This record gives sequence, C-alpha cells and structure tokens, in this order.
Amino acid sequence: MAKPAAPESGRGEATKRLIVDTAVRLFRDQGYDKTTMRGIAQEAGISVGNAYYYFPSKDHLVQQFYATVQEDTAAAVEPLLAKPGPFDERLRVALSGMLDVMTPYHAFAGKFIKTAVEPGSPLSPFSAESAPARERSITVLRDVVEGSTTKIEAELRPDLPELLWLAQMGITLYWVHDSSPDQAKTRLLIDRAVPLIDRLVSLARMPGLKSLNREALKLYRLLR
Amino acid sequence: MAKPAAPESGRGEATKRLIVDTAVRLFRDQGYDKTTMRGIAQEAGISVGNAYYYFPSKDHLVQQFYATVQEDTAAAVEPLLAKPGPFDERLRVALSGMLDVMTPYHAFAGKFIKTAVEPGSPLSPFSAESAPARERSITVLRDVVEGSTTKIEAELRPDLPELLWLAQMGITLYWVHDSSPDQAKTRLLIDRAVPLIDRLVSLARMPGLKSLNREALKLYRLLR
DNA sequence: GTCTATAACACGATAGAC
DNA sequence: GTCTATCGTGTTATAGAC
Repeated sequence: MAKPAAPESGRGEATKRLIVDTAVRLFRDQGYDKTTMRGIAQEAGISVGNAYYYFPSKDHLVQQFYATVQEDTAAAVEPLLAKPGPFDERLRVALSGMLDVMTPYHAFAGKFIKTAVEPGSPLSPFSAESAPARERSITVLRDVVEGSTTKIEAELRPDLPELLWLAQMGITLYWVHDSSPDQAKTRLLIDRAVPLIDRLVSLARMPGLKSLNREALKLYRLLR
Repeated sequence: MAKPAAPESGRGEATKRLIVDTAVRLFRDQGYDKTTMRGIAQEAGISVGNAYYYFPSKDHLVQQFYATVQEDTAAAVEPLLAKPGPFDERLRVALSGMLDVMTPYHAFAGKFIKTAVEPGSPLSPFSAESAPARERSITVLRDVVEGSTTKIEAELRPDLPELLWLAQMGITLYWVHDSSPDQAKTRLLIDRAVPLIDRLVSLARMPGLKSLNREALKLYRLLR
C-alpha cells in the first residue's frame, strides 16, 4: 500500500515547493555559483536550516530543476509525435525539441553537468534518484521508434530507445561545451547526425552488417 | 626568444614540485575532499599562502596529476608499440596500458572528472591548458595507427588518431563510473570494443559505406 | 622573487534549542 | 518544522621576512 503519488497540500509540501521555485529562479537569474543557500533562504523568507530540512544539499535542489526540464521537453515534443512518420523526422523533432527547452539554461548547464557527472551523485542521469526523469525521457524516444514508418531491425528495435537516449546524452554533453553563438554548432550536429543515425539504423538490416550489429548489441547489454 | 622548456631547478621549482607531490599523495591516500589546502601545506612543511602563490586553486593542483598520468601512460605503452603489428592488437595495448596506469586512482578520479567536465575549466581535456597532455596522448594513438599493418582507408587515416582519442575519453568516462570489482566491466569493454572498432575501420573501405564514412568525417571536422 | 604567519571572508553544511 | 549559532572549507588579504 504505497502512498498515493498525488501532490500533497500540507504545509511542508508548500514550503518545499516555495524553496524549489525560489532556487530555480535564482539559478536562472544569477547562475549557480552566485546563488547561495543563504540567498535562497532569504529570498524565500525562511531560514537556511529549514531549507536543509527539505533538501540535503544544494545539489539536490538542482535535481528538481533537471526533472522540470525533462517534463517540459516531453510535454513539448509528444504532441508533435502523435501521428506516425519517418524515423529520421521523428528523431529530429525529439532532439531539437529538447534543445529548445534547454536553451534558456545554457549558461547554468555548465555548473549542473559538473555535479551530474560525478559518480554516485544523485544528479547523475544514471542514478536511481534520476530514474523518473530518465524514464520520462526514454519514453519519448520509445515513442519516436514505435510511431516510425521506417523498417527497423527486429533485434535492434527493443534497445534502440535506450541507445538513442545515450546519443541524446552525448549531444547534451556537446551542447554544454558549445560556445558558438546560440549554440549553432549543436543545431548543426543534430541536423547532420540524424540522417547518419537513420542510415546506420537502416544498415543494421544488411546481411553483411548483421553480425556486427549483433555483437555490438550484446556488448551493450553486458555493460549497461 | 622563448624561455627554454627545460625543467628549472631553482628554489621555486623545487617548492612547486614538493607541493604537487604532496597533494597527489594525499589525494590518493585520503581522497580529494578530505585533503584540505591546510593539510597539504602542513604535510609539505610550507604555508597555505605559499601554496596559493604557485597554484591559483585546488583544482589546478589536480591538473598536474592529469599530466602525470598521461606521461606515465605514454612511457609505459610506447615501448610495446615499437614493432609494427595488426591494428587491433596495437589499439588494445594502448587502451589497456592507459587503464593500468589509471587504476590506482580510480577512487580519486570521480572528483577529478567532476571539475574536468566543467566548460571553461583548465582541467577540461579540451582546454588550452591541457593541450600538452592531450597532444601526448594523441601522439601515442597516432603511433598505433602508423605502425599498423592493417589497411586503413586513406580518407579516414589522418583523423583516426583523434577519433580514437575521443573513444578513449569515452572509455575513461565509463571507467570512472564503473563500480564493478577491479573495474572488470571496463576491461570487458576494451576487450570487446577493440575488435568492433577494428571491423568498423575495415568496413570504411567498403564501396557501399564510403559515402557514410565521408559524411561522418565531414561532420566531425565541422564540429571539432 | 620567494616565503611565512595569521587573520578574515563567504560559503555549504550541521547541531541542537524551541 | 523552524530557528539561531557554529563548524570546516576554499580562498583572499595583510604585513612583513629573507
């Protein structure tokens, strides 16, 4: 009998939300480093100790932010994927949709990734704490695959959403380091990498490449 | 008329080395967080202010460590690559050689990568400050390619060392997060990924895949 | 230029009272 | 649940000695 997942409306819950909202706003306005726990507390009209009562660390506050971005991306992209279509088009929609949502946070993202990449960090995209946001994200990519009118190799198909998610993580890593104006290079990366991925997925069906495909998939499952 | 790059032996240089050696030792023995600047200074028998006279931050101390690892890897691997041989064997030697050198620092590496991945950080493997260590590393991989008896597509050949270096970065990223005993999974990754890379390199010569190869290389050069 | 000593600052985090 | 007070840290500042 698990507790219902519905948002509670008790006093504690209200304080918690107040802290997150204030923190995210300050993060975006002044950046991660310049936003101090004292600053968040003062702006929210509470004490520092109280903030730590709800969130064990400053990093954990950022995690809420991560979840928000994933949720917003999914909400923006899923309507566009309602009707089936070619694989490459759908993948393009998902990837550039994510980029659109993340763009306002580009300056902030550098600090975010710093803690996200640390092994054992709750912010790591691979951590148990990030599972909901990760699942949400993979669901979108599963939608990309399932609504695709392009033929996809049967053995590859079940793993493809997760592989695409990994590619998405790679693109995000590139994006964070992308200092070109308006992150134009990342846009270019998506524009040109999507057709390449599309061709790779098609090639996986070729007789000469099937064994390579199989080997790679086996290795992936082993290491995951 | 640049200053000669030879290691100086003045008093300042000796102090600098003393600080780095002490720091790296403490990092390895007690971890990054538990090693304080005060602790390093005390252990080295100098003042805190003196440490900051030579190194602008604690992070910069870690960079020296990065350079050391690259140098040790090159020194360990290059003798094994003196005689030409098959590409896959040579690549295997280079990658597992790096892993051997890094193994004692696995626990420490998590903290290291945290700052290394931050955009603009001097510790980033892509930064100007890391250029010497990066070049050292790519040189080894160029050696892998050049001494290879396997035929390599002419168009791919000049970029291959850098691409292999990127793969090496990816393996390192995986290794840092690898919590299996003795990082067995990363060993497995190298054992099984090397033949796959070998096959991919061979496949790049196939007529049907040449255009894909060319497109991918063009994109890579554009984004680098 | 190299180095010491010490204090001070701002921050993330914690302890313990209410 | 919420507060105030305090700790330990990276880092900076000051004032000077060799």
